[in-house]
Amino acid sequence: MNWSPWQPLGPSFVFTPDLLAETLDGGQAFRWNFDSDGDYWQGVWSTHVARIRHMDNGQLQVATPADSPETVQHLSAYLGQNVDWRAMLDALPWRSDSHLANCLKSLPGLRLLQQSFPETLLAFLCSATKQIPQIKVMCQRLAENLGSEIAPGIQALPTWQQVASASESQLRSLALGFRAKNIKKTADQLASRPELLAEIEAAPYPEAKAQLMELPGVGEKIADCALLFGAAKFEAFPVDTWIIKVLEKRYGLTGWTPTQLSQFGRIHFGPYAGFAQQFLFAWERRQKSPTRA
DNA sequence: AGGCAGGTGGCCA
DNA sequence: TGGCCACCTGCC
Repeated sequence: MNWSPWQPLGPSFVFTPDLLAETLDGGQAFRWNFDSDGDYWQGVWSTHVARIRHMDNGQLQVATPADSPETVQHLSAYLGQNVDWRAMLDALPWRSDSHLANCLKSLPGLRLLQQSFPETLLAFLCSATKQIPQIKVMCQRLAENLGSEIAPGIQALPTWQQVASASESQLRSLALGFRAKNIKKTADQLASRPELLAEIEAAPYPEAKAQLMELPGVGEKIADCALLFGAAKFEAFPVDTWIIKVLEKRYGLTGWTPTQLSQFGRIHFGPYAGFAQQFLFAWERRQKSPTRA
């Protein structure tokens, strides 16, 4: 494929290599890969593909397929250019929560990607009891086998309609394992109600979450991930094993159920609880594996 | 070599 | 409600 020349993405995007890795490949999205020869990230989201690298001054450069210059604008939106992260940070309770303050300080500039709701739901339906590298394999195989080609040799994640066209055994052959059954059932439901996801996305958080959880395989955690990462509902507070560890160890909440922890998160961290969650999650995860590409 | 991983749903008291 | 367990698959 022909790629455009590298061009600056603008002064509002300042990243260290570490921060860029955490943002693109830290568990929000699963379709970004680092090319160590070219020293850039290449990723696919919605129907777009791009490459990102950082300059010495911390600003980013982007390359797009030569025939898709509009990708730059889509990328800016995807990276949250239109979100007031500074105001959200300031509204978090770091003044009275020293652990949160440490987490914020350890990864300044961390953002939430602004992803498509349907594909975020699909990716997180793959995530149950899987680690990031394996979730990426599942997404890649879904795209290769069921998704539309958006550039030579590059496929988007399948739409739910496309997922519904596959059989459960086909989905199992894509390494989805026991998740295939629920993904197939959810795909069938969504295919029969094409407007449902848009309605959920437009609903307030509590209603949206309740409706999502009626889909097979969608419990509290996956619903919160889809709403936080795919629908910009920043009060969603996904509680996974990492967050359980943090809240036990640093907040003394031993013996709490995930539902209780999720409620605690929204009360303690406020309307942008999910933003705080991302810092806590990154911090805890990095305690275990401090070095990343 | 076996347990365990960014969960969920079903079954039992 | 609350606890326990099966469930695919791959990696330590």
